Amino acid sequence: MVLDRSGRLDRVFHALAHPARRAMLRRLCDRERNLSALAAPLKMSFPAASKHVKVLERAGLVRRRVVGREHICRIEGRPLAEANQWLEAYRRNWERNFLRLDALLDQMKAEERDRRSGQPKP
Amino acid sequence: MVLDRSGRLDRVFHALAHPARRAMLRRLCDRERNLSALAAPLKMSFPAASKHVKVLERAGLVRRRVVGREHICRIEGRPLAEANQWLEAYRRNWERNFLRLDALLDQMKAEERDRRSGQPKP
DNA sequence: AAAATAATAAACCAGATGGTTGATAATGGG
DNA sequence: CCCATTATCAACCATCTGGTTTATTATTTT
Repeated sequence: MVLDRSGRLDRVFHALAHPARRAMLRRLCDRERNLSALAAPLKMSFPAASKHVKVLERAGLVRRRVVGREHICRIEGRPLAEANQWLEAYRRNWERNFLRLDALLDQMKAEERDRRSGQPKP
Repeated sequence: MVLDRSGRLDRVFHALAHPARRAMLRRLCDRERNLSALAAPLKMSFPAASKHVKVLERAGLVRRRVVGREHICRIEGRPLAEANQWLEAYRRNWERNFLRLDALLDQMKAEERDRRSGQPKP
């Protein structure tokens, strides 16, 4: 099986794929906020914003605690760090390999150049 | 407006949110591959795999060139690096702020402990 | 010329996503 | 006690997603 089983990563990337949810995360970076505060700047209904928060929760990116009638949300670091590591790993991997490929191509071009100048053919 | 307009980021994260597409990216890290090679290890029909490649292309994560009847795909670094940077920035931001919050909480707890041992109350 | 290979296109489908409205429940402040 | 605030739930809707199957096109291979 080549598919990785981590539904966690699925949910994290899916959660990050919507601008409203990224906006929420961004505004959770500096402090905790309740749902109203998170929903206010978004031009959508409150229930819609509430659903977005649920998506962030299911991804583990946000934790909520209920204080009286307010639901206070806090950003959760671990999954974001995991996604970050995944990206980092693949970026490094691909960079390393394609740098090697580029070096190989340069080498091949140089060889062909040499070969042509030695005995040119149609 | 709090929403960021970058549909690019939307598409990148959405592309990363499916295990089949991540598997494809992973196998593109070491070398270019044509669609058949990409589709082979996935337990789905060829057209389905082809659609996944299109999603990766629309996100700019993969570039394709046609050679004869083969469509050869190559991983594209820039968008992956952009997504990486986005994550990095927010991770650092939130870490910085919540480290400060934790320090504040420790301070508050210490203060309360001192206050209680000074004059305990019900 | 015929057959096999690599890929797209089109039609279709079930289920998820992203949004709305309207009703309901719990809490806090006068 | 009343009322505004905070939030959920349920129903509904349009569109997107992820998959299928069948048919078609273009290129190699034999």
